Amino acid sequence: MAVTARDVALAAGVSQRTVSDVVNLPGRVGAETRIRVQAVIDELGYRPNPHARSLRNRRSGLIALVVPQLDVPYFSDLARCLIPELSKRSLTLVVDQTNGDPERERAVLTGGAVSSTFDGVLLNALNLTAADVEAAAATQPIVLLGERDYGTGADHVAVDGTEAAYAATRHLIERGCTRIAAIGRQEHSIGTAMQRTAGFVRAMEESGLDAFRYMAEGEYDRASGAAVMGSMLDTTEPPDGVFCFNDLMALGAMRAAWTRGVDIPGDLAIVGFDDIEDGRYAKTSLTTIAPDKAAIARDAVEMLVERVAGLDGPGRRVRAGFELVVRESSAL
Amino acid sequence: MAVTARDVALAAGVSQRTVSDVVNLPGRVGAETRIRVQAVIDELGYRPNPHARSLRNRRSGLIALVVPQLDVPYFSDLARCLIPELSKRSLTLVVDQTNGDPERERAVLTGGAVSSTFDGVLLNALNLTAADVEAAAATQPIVLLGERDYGTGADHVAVDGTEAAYAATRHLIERGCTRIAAIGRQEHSIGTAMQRTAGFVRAMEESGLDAFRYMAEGEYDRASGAAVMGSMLDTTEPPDGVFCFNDLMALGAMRAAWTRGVDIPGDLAIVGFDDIEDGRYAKTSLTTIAPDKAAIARDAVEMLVERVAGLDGPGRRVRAGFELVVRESSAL
DNA sequence: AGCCCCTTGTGCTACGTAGCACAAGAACGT
DNA sequence: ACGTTCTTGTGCTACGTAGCACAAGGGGCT
Repeated sequence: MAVTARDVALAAGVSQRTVSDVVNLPGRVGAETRIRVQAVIDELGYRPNPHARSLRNRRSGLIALVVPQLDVPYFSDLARCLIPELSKRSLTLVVDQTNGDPERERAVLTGGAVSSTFDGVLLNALNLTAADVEAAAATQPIVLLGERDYGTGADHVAVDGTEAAYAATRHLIERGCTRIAAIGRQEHSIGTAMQRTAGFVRAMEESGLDAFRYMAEGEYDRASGAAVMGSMLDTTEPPDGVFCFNDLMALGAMRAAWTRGVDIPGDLAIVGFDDIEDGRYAKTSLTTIAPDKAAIARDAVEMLVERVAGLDGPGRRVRAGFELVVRESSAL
Repeated sequence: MAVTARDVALAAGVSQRTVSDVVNLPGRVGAETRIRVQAVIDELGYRPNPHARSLRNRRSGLIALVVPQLDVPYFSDLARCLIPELSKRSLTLVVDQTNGDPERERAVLTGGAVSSTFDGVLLNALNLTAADVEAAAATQPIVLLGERDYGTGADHVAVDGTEAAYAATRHLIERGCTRIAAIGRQEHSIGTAMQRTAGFVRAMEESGLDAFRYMAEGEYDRASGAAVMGSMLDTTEPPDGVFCFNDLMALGAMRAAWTRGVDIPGDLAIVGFDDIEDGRYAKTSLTTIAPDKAAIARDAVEMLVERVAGLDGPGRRVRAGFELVVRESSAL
């Protein structure tokens, strides 16, 4: 079977303890012994058993990023930003996909094969209740991502979705749009959708525009954006601007416009949210809200590492920055 | 600290062994005892420690998917296909991103925090040598993905890149294109790029066309596709068709065409590779080679599970299917 | 000379789990 | 009545590691 520290010790004529020291505290071992033991380690191909190590250390060096879907570019962008932050601290990122299944999201937190396998969890949950999260945060290090409001139990990093949505909508208004649609509301959402809806409504009502005339629900993927936009464009008085609550829906909406010969931004200005790469390479590049993903990653990792180190105390909330990036889809 | 099986045993007035049985072999325990112990488990919130469990079982229930980049849609598509296949077998997928860093790819295999943390590894490596892989496959269960040719040491699932590229090129030729470009060759590649180049060249030469006139290197992302296509279009006799070795480059190429007022498919027909969702929602939907990702996932998991179960023997090679999906970017 | 400290090495144990080997009692057949 | 088998439960140990507590030896200082 696998080579153990004991095998090395036997072969090198030292104690197992010394082998462990050579691996973990080389400074503690005399030069001559260290070199001899190291030679045996290399020769036998000894690798410390990670399971035993984790059991002993109560630490695995693994951090999990739990997201509903991996094929949402926003999440893979986030993962890319997180990796260097974690590497700096000798931690490894692994990604776990829940498909938005609340069952599975809960399983990640309460136990299953996953929970304490990891030193900490970065969680972007869609369908958990505040109580679920609260309970989990008491048990293990967790940092929440995304604009959901979970109460105060756990650390939390997110952009201010209301402010961001307000900025996006203001941009369409200042550009001269008057019949402005919003796609992405979700009836029972208490999170992302709710905040973005609120920001949109505030901007619209401030300017005396009807916020609800062109407001539609949406599923946050391309197909949904295309379908919703399509049916809006097929009405007698279609909108002349649309704020899609994420870039994927915006790309779907663009596709719907193109297939109907609607000019962007001439007939219809579009603003998205997330700043994914696709948006920059669309036929008409996409105006969007760009959350500061690097800052989100940095702050989330910092807070999580503190929790892993044993920090106790109430949940903290960090607001990440964002920026309105104006591109062709809303140019004048 | 955390509740252990011993705590439960004490509280329930049974042995630790019986607690273990209630959790793992409920049938072995009498109904009355089982219910009583289960009640104590629920009350105390006992969760088996995964590290101890892994150490004891020599199994963690975790399978790693190792990819160069997560924000390449092909990989996230693949991950999505893998998850249900693994769930069926009570395995959990975690994704590890290497950034194509050979150092890190090797670390995943030879040890580090990662290696035997996982029961098995699905590896899509860019920069490992055949020797690296050969050595790793001898040590732990591995299935390789992607069209690289690593020798015969490990199991391997991939589409026949040469055949697929041949089909894509034939399609452009039959459509009537005569000045056909290929983007994505890589000088020193022994994998994906080489196979796709070979298929392209075969199709071109069969038809007496110059395969190398419009052949260019490329980085497999949108930026590279846009840059390369752009400079081709700026020549006096630009190509009238292009086969991009993946969809991302094809989307970049489209963007380059649009910004120059080149009509797709009128002036330029485009074919990509991977069938990512972006391609279906582009202004001009993208013709592409669609690898049978579900089959790849199914076969890869099946082979890996056999290896985890202890199957020994030489590496096997499975060819996955593919399909040419004709969309607007090459329509007549 | 006597003392202390620093360096280098070791035996032993705990981390929390799963399962071998076994025992006591019940159920069953002859 | 007796042996056999089945059910239900238990004590003990190993998985492979890290670190506490300690010991032996050598050097420097007063």
